[in-house]
Parts: sequence; structure tokens; C-alpha cells
Amino acid sequence: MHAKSMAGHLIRRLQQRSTHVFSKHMQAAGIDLTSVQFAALDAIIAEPGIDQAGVAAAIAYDRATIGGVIDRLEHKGLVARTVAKHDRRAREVRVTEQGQAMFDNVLPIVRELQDDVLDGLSVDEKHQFKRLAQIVLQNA
Amino acid sequence: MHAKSMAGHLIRRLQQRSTHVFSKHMQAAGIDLTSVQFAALDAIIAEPGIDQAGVAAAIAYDRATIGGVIDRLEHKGLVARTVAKHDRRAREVRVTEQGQAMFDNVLPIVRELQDDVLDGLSVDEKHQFKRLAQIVLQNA
DNA sequence: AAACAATAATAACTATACTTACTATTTTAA
DNA sequence: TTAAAATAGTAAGTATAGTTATTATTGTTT
Repeated sequence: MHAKSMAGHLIRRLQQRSTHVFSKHMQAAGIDLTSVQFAALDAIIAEPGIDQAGVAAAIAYDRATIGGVIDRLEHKGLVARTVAKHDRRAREVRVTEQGQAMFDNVLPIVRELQDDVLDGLSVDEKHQFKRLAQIVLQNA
Repeated sequence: MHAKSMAGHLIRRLQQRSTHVFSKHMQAAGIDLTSVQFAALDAIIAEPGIDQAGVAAAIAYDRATIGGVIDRLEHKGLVARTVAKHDRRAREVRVTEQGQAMFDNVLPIVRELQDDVLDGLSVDEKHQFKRLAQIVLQNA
């Protein structure tokens, strides 16, 4: 089997396409937010006051990467960090008003763009694809 | 739809899993090679004397990224660069003896590990997954 | 309580991955 | 044939994505 037809190669190119579709849509809407930053924002809004390790666990990243992502979100004024009272090692993260507004603005665009990520597949095939992906990931 | 069930999120996690499986198998075999470096090596062996832009096109990367990847392959003594006679802008890339030996050593391991990447799926489902991925990518 | 292990975050380091800009060259076109 | 457009590679900058080590703090165990 040639490298180009291997699962790993196909997955890498799908990821490449996925991030490309995301950033294109964001750019078209004049929004400065990466897909990872959106995922982090989503996790922070889902659980206000979550700490960085919690965000990392929620969206399957390591703590070091999430630290950088939250740095950038904080720098943009979208989230705020506070030292946790019950554990001074931890930083509780919450969205700011601006962050919530950004999320509300971006969410419908992100939902819409999902369809483009798997462009070329029928509705049924898109469902199939996601089902298979979820099986693989559950098994991990 | 919640962010975690979106196609983009699933694809990102698959990519994460894929590279993790790759590096785990390489580590187990005591081999220092990333999946991207393997893909580049594969492309260079498939077309000896290919230039860097050719490698980038072959495995769907940008030139800057491939430049760094080939830097590292060269540093490890796996490939060699020469200025092309017909076009002094271009760098022709070829594997060294050591690079060919590395590839011969790694190829069977990489082939074997592909099965692990989609672990949890039946043979039929793995086929289905790859078929759907290829449709999406052809459409891009 | 003191010693120890465990945890949260950060720092430092490596490797992608991409964009824009720049240099050197080559090709195309006026 | 010379000016303009295109191309190959590199540089610089940003953003992941991960590993290992370190610091600060907390929990556990003697």
C-alpha cells in the first residue's frame, strides 16, 4: 500500500481541509478566531470557572497547548483568568462579555461551515463518516 | 449541535490519534522519524531528484513546511540536496543509502500500524471510512 | 507535623503548518 | 531583447501540538 492511500495520510489531509474551511469562513465573516480557540471558548462557556486542565481534558489537548490558546484568548479580551480560591495552583477561566458576544456571533457560522468540511458526501454519507469516526475515538 | 460532535472536532481528534499511534510504533521500534518525515521520504524515493516544491505538492504541504522537514531529514543524513543544473532556484532531493535503509526498515512497520489508526472498526468499516475520506478530498 | 506523592501551570524545546515578504532565477510577453 | 510575471527557496511571524522539567501548591501518609 502506498503512503498516499494510508489512513494516516487521508486523516491528515482531512484535518488540513477542515482547518482551511474554518479559517476561510472566519475570514469571510471578518472574525479573528481559530478553530482551537473556538473549541476552548465553547468549553469555557459550557462550564464557567473551569480550570485550564479542565479545558484541556474537555477538548482533548495537553495542558501546555491550552495554556497558549488561553493566553491568546485572554489577550484578545475574550476570557479572563483568576486564581482559584480553593486551589491557588489552578486558574479559573471565564468568558468576558466580549467573549460571549463573540461566541454568539460565531456559533451559527461554525455550525453552518461543518457541512462544507465534508463537502462531496451525501447527507447519509456525512452521517456515516461521523459515526465511524466516533467509534474509532470511543475506542481510544 | 455541540462543538464536540462536529465534523471538524472529530477530524482533529482522529489526526491526534493517528500521529500518536505513529509515534508510539516508531518509539517501540527505536526509530526517530515522524509521520511527516516518512511521507516526505516516501515521495522522494518515489521520484528521485524531485525538488522541494514537488515534494510539497506530492504530499499536500506548503513549501515552507517542507523546507523545514527536509532540513531535518538532511540533518539526520537521510536525504541530500543538490542545486538543479537546469534551474538554479530548485534543490533536487535524493535519499542517501542510509535514508533508503531507514525507509526499507520503516515501511513494513508503517503499513502494519495503519490498522491501529482505525482500531474499533471492522475491515468493512475501515474500507468505508477510507472511501468516504477519499471522496471528500477529491472534491477539494 | 514532616515527608512524600500528586497536581496545575509554566518554561523550554522540538516539530509541524500556514501566511506574507523577500531574493534569486527563469519564463513569458511586449 | 528587455520588462514583467512567475517560480523555488528561505526568512520571519503566528498558532498549534506535544514532551520533559521546574515551581508552587495541595493532598496523603507516616
